[in-house]
Amino acid sequence: MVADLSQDRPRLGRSSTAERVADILRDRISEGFFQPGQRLSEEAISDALGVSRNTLREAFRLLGHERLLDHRLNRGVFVRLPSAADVADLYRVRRVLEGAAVRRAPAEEALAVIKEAVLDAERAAEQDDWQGVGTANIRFHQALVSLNDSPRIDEAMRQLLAELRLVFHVMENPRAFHEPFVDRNRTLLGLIESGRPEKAADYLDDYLDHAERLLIHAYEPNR
Amino acid sequence: MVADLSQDRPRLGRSSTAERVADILRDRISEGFFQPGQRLSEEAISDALGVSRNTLREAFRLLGHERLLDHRLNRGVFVRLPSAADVADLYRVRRVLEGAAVRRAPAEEALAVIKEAVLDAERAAEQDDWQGVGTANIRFHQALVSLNDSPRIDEAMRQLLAELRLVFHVMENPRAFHEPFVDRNRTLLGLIESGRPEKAADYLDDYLDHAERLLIHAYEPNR
DNA sequence: AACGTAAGGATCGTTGAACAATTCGACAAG
DNA sequence: CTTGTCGAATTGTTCAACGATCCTTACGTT
Repeated sequence: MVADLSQDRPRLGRSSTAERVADILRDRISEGFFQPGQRLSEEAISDALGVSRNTLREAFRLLGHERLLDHRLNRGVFVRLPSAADVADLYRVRRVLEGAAVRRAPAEEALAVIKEAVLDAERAAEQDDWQGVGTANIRFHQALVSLNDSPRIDEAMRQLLAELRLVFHVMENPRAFHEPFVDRNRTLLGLIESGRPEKAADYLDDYLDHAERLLIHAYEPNR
Repeated sequence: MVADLSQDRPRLGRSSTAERVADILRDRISEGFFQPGQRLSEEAISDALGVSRNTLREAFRLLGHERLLDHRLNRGVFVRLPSAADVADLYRVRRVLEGAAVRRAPAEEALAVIKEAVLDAERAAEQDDWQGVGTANIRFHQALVSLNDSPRIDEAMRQLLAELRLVFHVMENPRAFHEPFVDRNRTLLGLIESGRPEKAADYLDDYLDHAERLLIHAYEPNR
């Protein structure tokens, strides 16, 4: 009867001020409060959050490793501003991770999460809630990748999508970008469900090619 | 003529005590000087290296994110000791990354690096240098994955292999593990060169299945 | 006008010390 | 043998300080 408790072990290790600070900053960055390219002052933020500079620096390191922050020696940390080459690389990784996902026989349970994400996107689109479409779309691809059934790949995808969100924040027209993909997600889901992995993989490649071209085109970081 | 200089840019950001400390520790861990499961005392190491505890902690954070160290709250950092589930996951990721690699039309230049790694492994095997075979084998797979042509995937593979090395350090007989793969690498290279990606992919899957089974079997971490 | 130099201020990098919080082992009590 | 209690050891976090580095501005040179 004590055996099942071991599953709760990870929850024990939680907290630590530095990690909580990192969580806060990660949220702020992903919601666009801190914009790409902006510098984050150690003094200002440590004062505002009421933590010491040392603790804040530990948080910075964490986010730097997630590629959300850019740490330049003696100049401070900046919210990362991905280059066009970064966008291209992100899509190369997506092709690998998502491509491998659709080729696998999907577990029933994982499929349900994907369906839910498709529905959410369609509902949000009907109400012109393009922010909502964006997050549902992200959930869709996260769930897609989870077909690989690998915690490490899930984690990598999480980071990748967080980085992509940085790109979206520099774009002006999210609707034009997200709109075409509501239907595509539905189609891709159908191909997966019907058990035609190669067809799904081909469709996905085209999907990602299209998205990447659209994104690179709409994206001209001011460097 | 100034254009090519942009490639040297990363070298500018170099240094920072914390990163150099992380480099040292990473080397020590990968060579087995610090063994998996071992606790790393903040005081002892900061004294030995002549840096402050704060700086050392920043280094710890870096390596923790690379999954080489395990940071347990209020108990210190430990050299990571991967579980059997970790090994399984690592091989799931390998199947995805290496599988995608062999399906791509290989660039001539990248192929050369792979060939070199195969030759090095064969040379080392002839001299019964099984440590050498191990590192050549790692170089082989790193080069294989580089066919994906993605810096992020290269980086992920680097981390993955560093983590795998932790597993090797808990094994007793590296020769039995590495020996069969010298020939397999040669065969896989042949399949890639002859332009039969699907055949190569199948062979690779079998390759990785075999390696994983062998590893899990020889691996019983004392937990 | 373009460039090199110098001075000053701001911010980061790193240190050392300090104290609270937590863990762990030992020992006593039940 | 289990359960409390205590104390040593170690980590978590803060704070203040100083040198190093970078950025800006100003000034002088060519």
